[in-house]
Amino acid sequence: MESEYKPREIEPVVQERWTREQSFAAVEDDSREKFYCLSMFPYPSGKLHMGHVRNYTIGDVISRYQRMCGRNVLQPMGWDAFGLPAENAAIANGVPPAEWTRANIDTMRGQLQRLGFAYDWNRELATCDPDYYRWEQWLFIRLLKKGLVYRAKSVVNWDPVDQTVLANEQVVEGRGWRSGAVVEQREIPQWFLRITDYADELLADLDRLDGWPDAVRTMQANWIGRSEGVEIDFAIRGQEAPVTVFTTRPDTLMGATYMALAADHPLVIAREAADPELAAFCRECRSGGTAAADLETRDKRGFRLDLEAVHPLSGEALPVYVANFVLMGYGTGAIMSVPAHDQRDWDFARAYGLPIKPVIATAEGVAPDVSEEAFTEHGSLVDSGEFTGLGFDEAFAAIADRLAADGRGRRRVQYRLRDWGISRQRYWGCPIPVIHCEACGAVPVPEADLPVRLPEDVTPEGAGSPLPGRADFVEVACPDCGQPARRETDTFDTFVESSWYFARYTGPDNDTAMLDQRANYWLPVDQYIGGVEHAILHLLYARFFQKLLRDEGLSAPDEPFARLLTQGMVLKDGAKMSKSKGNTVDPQAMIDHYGADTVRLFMMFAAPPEQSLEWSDAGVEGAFRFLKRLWRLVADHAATGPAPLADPDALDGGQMTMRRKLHETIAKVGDDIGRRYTFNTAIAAVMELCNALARFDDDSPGGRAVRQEALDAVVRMLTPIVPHVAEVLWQGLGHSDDLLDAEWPIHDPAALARDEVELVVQINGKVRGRIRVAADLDDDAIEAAAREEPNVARHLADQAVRKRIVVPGKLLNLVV
RNA sequence: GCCCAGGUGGCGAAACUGGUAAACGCUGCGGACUUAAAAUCCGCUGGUAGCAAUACCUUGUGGGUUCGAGUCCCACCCUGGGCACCA
Repeated sequence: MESEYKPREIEPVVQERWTREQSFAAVEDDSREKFYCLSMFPYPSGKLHMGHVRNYTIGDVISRYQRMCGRNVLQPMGWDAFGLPAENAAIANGVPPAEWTRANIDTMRGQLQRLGFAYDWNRELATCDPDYYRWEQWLFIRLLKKGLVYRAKSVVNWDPVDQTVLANEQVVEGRGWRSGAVVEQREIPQWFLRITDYADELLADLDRLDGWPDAVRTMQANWIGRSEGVEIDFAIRGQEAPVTVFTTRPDTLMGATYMALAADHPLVIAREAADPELAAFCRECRSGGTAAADLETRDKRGFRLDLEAVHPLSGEALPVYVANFVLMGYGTGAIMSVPAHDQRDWDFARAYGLPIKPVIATAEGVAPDVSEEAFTEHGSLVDSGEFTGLGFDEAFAAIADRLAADGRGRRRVQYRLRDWGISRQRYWGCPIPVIHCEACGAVPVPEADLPVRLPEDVTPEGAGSPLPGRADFVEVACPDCGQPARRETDTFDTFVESSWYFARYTGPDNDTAMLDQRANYWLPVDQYIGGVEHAILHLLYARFFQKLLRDEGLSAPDEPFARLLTQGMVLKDGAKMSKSKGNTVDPQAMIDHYGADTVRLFMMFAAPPEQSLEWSDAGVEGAFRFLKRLWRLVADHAATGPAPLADPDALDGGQMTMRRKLHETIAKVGDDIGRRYTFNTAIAAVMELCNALARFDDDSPGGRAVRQEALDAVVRMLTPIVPHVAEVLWQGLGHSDDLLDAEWPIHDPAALARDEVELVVQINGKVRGRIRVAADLDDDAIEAAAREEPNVARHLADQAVRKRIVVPGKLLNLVV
């Protein structure tokens, strides 16, 4: 083999072989155990960034490792191709989103191929393809007919100057990003999916997702936010209908001192017209964006209504406020306020001079001091009439029962999770397959007419979606009555496409069905890899869709992703790499300079996959150096001709030590890659082994046999990470079989045996010496050996040992 | 504001189940090779004191549990991610 490592020469040759031999085309085979490894598909934004390289390298390492373990691996790739950036690019450059997107896909596909990822390109898909999105439209219609889809009004960010709906991202400090106008909240009719019908199952199944990080499961559980509480009706003086509130703390009901309504509560809207001051306050509540982070960090403000609510138990009159922190979208849009036992209510009561009445006692059984803050813990009731003295659970039950008996309340399970609004007033998305007819209402497009194709010869210019202006798209006949009707011009949230693509990869070429038998073979995904930023929304929606597919009889599993790895961000100078910060490193330049293997190696070595990764040019250089050293190690060994086979029973001491190091490394690397996914420590272990091999200058037949065994293992252990150079080294070591299917090395337990171990000796927990002793020595003998160590003896002096702790094979601690 | 992570040398990190803190790599310094440079190879590299043996200090801050804490508990500080129309 060549004496010098030349990645630019070897990588194209190796890749050419993979392409020629279709090395990564996955074929269903019931006789083999399958492994479906999926990385989150990219949005085709232009070119690959380092975050992509990291994500896809992790997925590729796992895929190639699983293949060497004998699994039938599927690793597909595609494009999350609809979305806002394509429209922005169109506005900026005058290029149709379809054209821009497809050009980006071509660029990025080439980059992925240059990185040598083991994808089955035959299964590539793009969500902007009618062949893909027609099945999304098809499923939507099924769900519509099943009652899982409904239409309702909800709020959007409205730019009053540009006369268009804005994404949260397009609202900057409450103003439209282009016009600078103060954004208003506006209600418009939209389509919703009943994800809340699945809330309980989505929550319960989290317990079974033991291949998912706990942090993600916790975040999802909190997002779903199941809470048990009571709905309470408060009569309003002079009004026919009561106002209903929801509370998880009915035990504090006797401490309620006022009521607060959302600005969009029907009772408020009804009074707005006659009260200009109220109207002004409500307008203020509705100004600015709809994002929760904005709404919840505003100053808490209120407006007193000339209404009185009647306390359902005491009959007391309570003042009623409109408050900017009560949101119509959560619960009932009205709350009872108990300032003594809720901090937000306390803050508001303080600001508006409202009474604060404690009704829950502290652990000492006395009324809490609420002069500085609310007392929010559970406790027994005080000053609560017939309920005084009850604990939280009894009080909850007694008050709920009492309200129910009076017809003024009922127990209810409430979710923080809201139904999923899937309508977007945008052009570059999947058309919602509905036709609006004056006579027949919203009529689903007949299956035979699918797909509803998005016109692609369109260049948005800024103010709103061009679709409503396209007569050839909008003007259609009603499928039911045949009269002139209007096609729906909203498109789906792009999260809809990314909620089922994992399933479509199993049969992307099927033009007669959404999914087929192949889905049964491959699903669920065995390993999913993607950024933490998707921990809640995308992953929750995908879980929801898998349950929808299951209930449609299209795919059996309850959950889409058996195992999940959430990859950390790629940083430069401590900040996320981004164009706006100007701290990006172009992967392409790195690949051109060092080759794909070096970039892959650095990515996997610099940090464990779940942590953020600090980019370092010097670190890349170091990775390149390691590959050069490895190359030389193999080349020097190969130059001495074929090596004999190692005979473990005929090795001398040095050879046995070298071989033990090898098998310790094999054991560690297998565990690190296969179980822990700590690729960084796996690489560190291989580096250590290579350092030991470089120092191992034994050219006897036994020594050469051990070195051959070690290098064979090193190359195989590095194959998932640096597959190109590994393939050439494998040949250099005299192998002619396909490394892609070479067996993952297994350690020989016999090689690990030691007859001597080093123990740390501590006195009172401080390290005072080290001793080498026979591995099977008993505790008394260990202590005796330790006492002979001069430094240990000095610290021990003549003090009596009170306690002796022995950790086998590791440590002896003497307590004096 | 709410939910979830993270914080260890000059830097990226390691320490997996409470048991040797800093493996591996980078940087820096010293040396070898070279006419020279690059490349490569060898050595040193947490702090303080000491010729050394060694001692003391050190895992964001302050407390606690333990023979023993980076790891467990309590309180706090800082950084990052998400918050439903960015993907």
